[in-house]
Amino acid sequence: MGNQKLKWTTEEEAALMAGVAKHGPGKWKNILVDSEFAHKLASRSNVDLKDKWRNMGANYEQGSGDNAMTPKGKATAASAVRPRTQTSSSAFVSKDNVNEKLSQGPQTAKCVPKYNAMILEALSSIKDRNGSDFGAIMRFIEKKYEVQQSFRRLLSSKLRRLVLQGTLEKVQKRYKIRLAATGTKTPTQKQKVLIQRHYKSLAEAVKESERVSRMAEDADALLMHLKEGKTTKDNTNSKSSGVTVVVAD
DNA sequence: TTAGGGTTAACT
DNA sequence: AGTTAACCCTAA
Repeated sequence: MGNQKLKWTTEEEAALMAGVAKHGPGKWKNILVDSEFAHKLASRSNVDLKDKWRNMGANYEQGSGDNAMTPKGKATAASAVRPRTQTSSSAFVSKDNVNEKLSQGPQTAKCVPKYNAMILEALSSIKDRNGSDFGAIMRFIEKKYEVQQSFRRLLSSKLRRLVLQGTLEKVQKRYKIRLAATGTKTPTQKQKVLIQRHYKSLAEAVKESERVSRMAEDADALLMHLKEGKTTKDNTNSKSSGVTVVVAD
């Protein structure tokens, strides 16, 4: 009777990510005690943090559309992601080596970080004064790891959610996440609003529950178009539900 | 305290 | 029905 599922808020997610960025993964108790996060994670236990972090790292599963039969049941992120020849272009220098911990030393298939860790790694590595953006983060990860198409989709999907919710920006104010590249034209801030608006209109237009998953597809396609005139061929199916968006304000 | 396996509530 | 996400259990 008293066991209700307490869903994580974006503030909590942001606090957790920030905590991991600062103390490193596995230091749940430290994060919980850190006065910087204590308040926001007041209703969570160290075990909760561990579980949440694990969930946010979502292993790649489902083998739809892929040629090789996917050993369902025990496929891990390592199945879809493989470390690239370490060219460690880390221009990133931190006092502690928390960043190192995120990308676990010797790159054995087993040590490939999950997407949440990859994103944090990208955030701390990209030292663009203009801030990092969706594409930059994706590029960073794809450059460092050999990402399979299937995982790429999951990754972009998860990243997009974090960006749209503004979670990443809450992690650290120094992380200025933008949805599009520094195009001389494309108004980045407006795009964000636009896409959020896009989500909203779709949510209201259709009132079923399966269209939610479709919204991601649409927003994805939309994002690609706004990002650059030409789409980065991501093939696959993007069943556009015929939504027209005008870039204006 | 943490990591990892296991369970169950809640989605789609 | 299949998949997530929040929670629980326990060895080390």
